Amino acid sequence: MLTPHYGQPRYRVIADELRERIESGTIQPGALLPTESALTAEFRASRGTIRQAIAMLRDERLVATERGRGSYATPKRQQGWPEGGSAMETRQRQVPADPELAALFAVEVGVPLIEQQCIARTDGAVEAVVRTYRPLRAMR
Amino acid sequence: MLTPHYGQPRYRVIADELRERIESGTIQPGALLPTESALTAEFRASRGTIRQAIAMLRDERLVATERGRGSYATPKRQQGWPEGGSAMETRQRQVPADPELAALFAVEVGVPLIEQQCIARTDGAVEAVVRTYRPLRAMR
DNA sequence: AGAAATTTGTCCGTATGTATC
DNA sequence: AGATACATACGGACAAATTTC
Repeated sequence: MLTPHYGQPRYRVIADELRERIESGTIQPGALLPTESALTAEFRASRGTIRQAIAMLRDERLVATERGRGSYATPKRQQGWPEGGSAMETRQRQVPADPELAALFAVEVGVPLIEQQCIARTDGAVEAVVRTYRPLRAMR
Repeated sequence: MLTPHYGQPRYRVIADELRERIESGTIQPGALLPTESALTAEFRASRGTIRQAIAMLRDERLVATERGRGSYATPKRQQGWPEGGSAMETRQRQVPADPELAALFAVEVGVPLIEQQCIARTDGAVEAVVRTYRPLRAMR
């Protein structure tokens, strides 16, 4: 038929193909992918399906998309832990308890707490920021 | 016109409305959301637009969707950790980026971020509060 | 157990808005 | 200003999973 998805949905098959091209270097890091209409022609799929495939790659951070410009392969992406230096930064400081933290720790608002902040980066871009709050109070 | 997206796109407006219902308890945790066709009727939007709105909430882990069943408000944070000595509570919300987070994520101050908060307790006492911040991820 | 109805998933085609080149 | 390219939105059709009868 025209649109049966045996086994895998088409957008997934297309995403797999594009992912392969990126990871194999056929589409080089930083290079623009073919336009949506070009992919529409190549895979003979509707634009919606193509967009769905690209959305998958975007979620995987494998490509980035800019309106009016196109989607380009994200420059160099490492799986797992980078072998080089640490991609995390940590720092510690004291901050006054906001009302919610104050309630949780059963202290007054404004009482200083220890805040440890970790910054997770990938290729320089901040993926997430983690802040851990603990009371200063007597050890243990 | 019928479908111009001045200002905010419709799917975003709809997502905001549904998010509000969930966070306000109008839609209780674990309860099923209205079906896509019901939402289609209520918001007088196409099913694709409704699905796009729900996809946003799914990305925010605010709802989970099962084929043939529906989408339900996420009841609890099933942290992949079995019951041990200490109890954890988790919750999620959106908060505006403070200047520091804004700088780290390279967004404007006030732009909404996803904040996941874990509370680590031991014997009822709060040991630590961990807040993880991530960007909402534009597009989609 | 089986059939029908319900509900989400996938896909197509088209039209129009908006940002970039 | 025009052309190109992505974003949003509509509508319809069928597939697949679940629920209901």
